[in-house]
Amino acid sequence: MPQRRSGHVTLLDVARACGCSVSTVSIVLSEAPLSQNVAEKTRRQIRAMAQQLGYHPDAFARSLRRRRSQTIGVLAYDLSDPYCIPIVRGIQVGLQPGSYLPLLMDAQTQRGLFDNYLQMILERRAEGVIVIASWVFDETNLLSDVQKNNVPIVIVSRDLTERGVSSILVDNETGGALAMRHLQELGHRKIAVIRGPEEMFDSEPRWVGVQSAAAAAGIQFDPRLVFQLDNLVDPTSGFRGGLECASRMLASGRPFTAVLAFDDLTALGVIRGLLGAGLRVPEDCSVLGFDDVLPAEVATPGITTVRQPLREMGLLASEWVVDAIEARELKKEQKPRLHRASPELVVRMSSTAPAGKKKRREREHAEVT
Amino acid sequence: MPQRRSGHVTLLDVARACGCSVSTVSIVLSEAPLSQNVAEKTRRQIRAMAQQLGYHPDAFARSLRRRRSQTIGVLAYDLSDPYCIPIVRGIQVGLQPGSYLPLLMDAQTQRGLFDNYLQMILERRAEGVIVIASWVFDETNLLSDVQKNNVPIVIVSRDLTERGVSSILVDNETGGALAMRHLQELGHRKIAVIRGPEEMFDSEPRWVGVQSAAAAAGIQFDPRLVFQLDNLVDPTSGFRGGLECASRMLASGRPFTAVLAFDDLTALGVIRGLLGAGLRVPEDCSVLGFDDVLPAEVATPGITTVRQPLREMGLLASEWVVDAIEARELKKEQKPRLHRASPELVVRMSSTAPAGKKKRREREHAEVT
DNA sequence: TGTTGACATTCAAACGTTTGAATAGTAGAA
DNA sequence: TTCTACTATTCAAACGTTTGAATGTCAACA
Repeated sequence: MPQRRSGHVTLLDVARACGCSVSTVSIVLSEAPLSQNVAEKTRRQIRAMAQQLGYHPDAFARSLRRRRSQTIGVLAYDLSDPYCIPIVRGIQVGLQPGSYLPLLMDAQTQRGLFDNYLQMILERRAEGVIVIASWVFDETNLLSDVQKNNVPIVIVSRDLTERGVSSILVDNETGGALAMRHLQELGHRKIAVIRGPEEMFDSEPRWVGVQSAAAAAGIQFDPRLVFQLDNLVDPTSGFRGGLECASRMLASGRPFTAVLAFDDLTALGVIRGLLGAGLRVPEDCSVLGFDDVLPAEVATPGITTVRQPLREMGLLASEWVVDAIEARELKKEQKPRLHRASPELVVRMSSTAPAGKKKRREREHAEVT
Repeated sequence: MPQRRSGHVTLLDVARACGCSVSTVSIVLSEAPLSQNVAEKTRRQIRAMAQQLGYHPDAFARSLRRRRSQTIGVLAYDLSDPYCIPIVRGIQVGLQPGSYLPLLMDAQTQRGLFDNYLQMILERRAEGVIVIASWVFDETNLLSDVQKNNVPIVIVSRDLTERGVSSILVDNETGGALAMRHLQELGHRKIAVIRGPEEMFDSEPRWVGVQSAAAAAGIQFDPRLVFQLDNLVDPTSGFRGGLECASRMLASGRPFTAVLAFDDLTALGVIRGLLGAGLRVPEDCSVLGFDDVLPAEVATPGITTVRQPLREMGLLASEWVVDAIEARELKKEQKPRLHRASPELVVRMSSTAPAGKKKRREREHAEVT
């Protein structure tokens, strides 16, 4: 039994047990080029002994010496938002072959945590950083600290190219237009809209897309049927916001046959609100979401939504960040890249053609009940 | 501008810029006890210079020297399962004050990945490990490698105390009984059941609880209305399984007024199936879930479910693992602990009293339509 | 016998930090 | 003066690896 100073088995332990030097053991176990010179017998012995003792190389010592951490920091604004999960999954899948380890951190929608974790990512010498952004994330901090340390960044869900950061996000404008056009093609003309919170970067372009598609179809929005969500504090606040907007819509007394919600959780809230008032979805009112997250898929009716290719976006982010690391190694200057992922309309059960005036009267009746 | 060998600013850089030794800088910046002896002026100068140069201590060097990684490995079987998220959140919250960093890994329901990540956790010298278990996780490997290295483990969602591992899980038997009793109190007597997959550890005790509560109420299950899910490959397979079971239920032609599903995703699948056949939930058929995950909360009707206090379980796991680390430090022997968390019935909208025979005829009519 | 080369192994320095021990410098007390 | 005590700072070793250079061994060739 080797004498262990720390709790872990080290190269020295293995070396002593084999009667050879630390160097030899290191060379064999890390399969360095020199290991071809080591006698087959020795190699086998060393490997067997390492296995037997339960040796695991110390990543700290190794990284310190090699000056490579083999780590990519992944900083998500809130892991409890189902939106983040497919992105994270894509990143993991993309990082696997390159043998980079994702260092996954969850800022829990708290700006303070976000900054702390960013520090930690730097301290752990991540070779690159991927940020899944939302309003929580403060660009000034990011730029000053991470870029000062010459660590490549890719940001997902926000365009920060003008600040020199490679960015991947869905084409919100096209997405908004896609949703609007779907409703228009179904024959809806009286449409309520729930815009995203002011501080979310997606809100504005999505609204622009909706408006331009509406204009192209000659549809005008009733300003009393255009709502805006409050700032989000957690993933369920979108749901609560949608629920509240639904009741305000109904209370307004204005006619509408469809609701264009900011995202899927909002749409689910709207549906709860409408159903609670006795309306049927989609027969009395169509409801559209955005993103295509898990709850939208498994709810019934399934939410018709504009899908973001989240997994693919994460995959791309991981590829970009690895590229950037390699480029830095070769001292190549790289300029920030931008990818606008194409959204895709996913038609499920929450949208259908409007029922016409006859139905609307029924709805007004139901409201009273 | 200091000469940097690696891309990062080191203590040496700061020391040179301040005209003092590396030791002094280290002492000041890490706020070691000795720093009280350092002149206020020097301290200020060093701190300012560190800030200006963007110095971040190298976690590798520090951990190597201090022989503490300040890291807890957290290995989740699948982060895309909404079940994992609150647990992870609880762990994070619990770890924060102790300044441990969770090293979060996602096994993506792949046993190979699970083992790889476990190796990595050991290589990164995590001081403790929390495993969020499912069938993916293979105990033999876990025990041999992690325990050999004397790293404390806590496992969530499975009882492994008899193997010497502290375990935290919900009291499945009570939970199952809770669900059953709720249906019984509502007046249901013809109940379909969907049991969990064979390889899931929760399935059996949950079923035992259901059966004993049913027996106590004098309710017998129609064997043709007892189903079993196939093995899960991803979080949506529960949904698909529920959907399929629903159609088999209806096809069986046997009467039932309620469905006891294995978990929430299964329940959502059942609802989709029933609604698709023209039944109404809960008017024609009540549906119960288990776990209380996000999609169950935001779907309409909201799923009546047996809530697992996931966040609290994660919190407790983090406390236990930190305890165990401290105990190990003091050479105190610790025996494995067990906590059975109390489940809680959450009544939402998917359950109500059965409609009686009149309604059942309607249902049979709807089936034909 | 000496030189060459291939093979098998080891030396020793380095990565960036921490920290017990050592070194100066200063001031008050004996 | 000398001793003690304190303040302010530095030395140097260590953490566990990796790796370029060095060492030693052996056989074969000139």
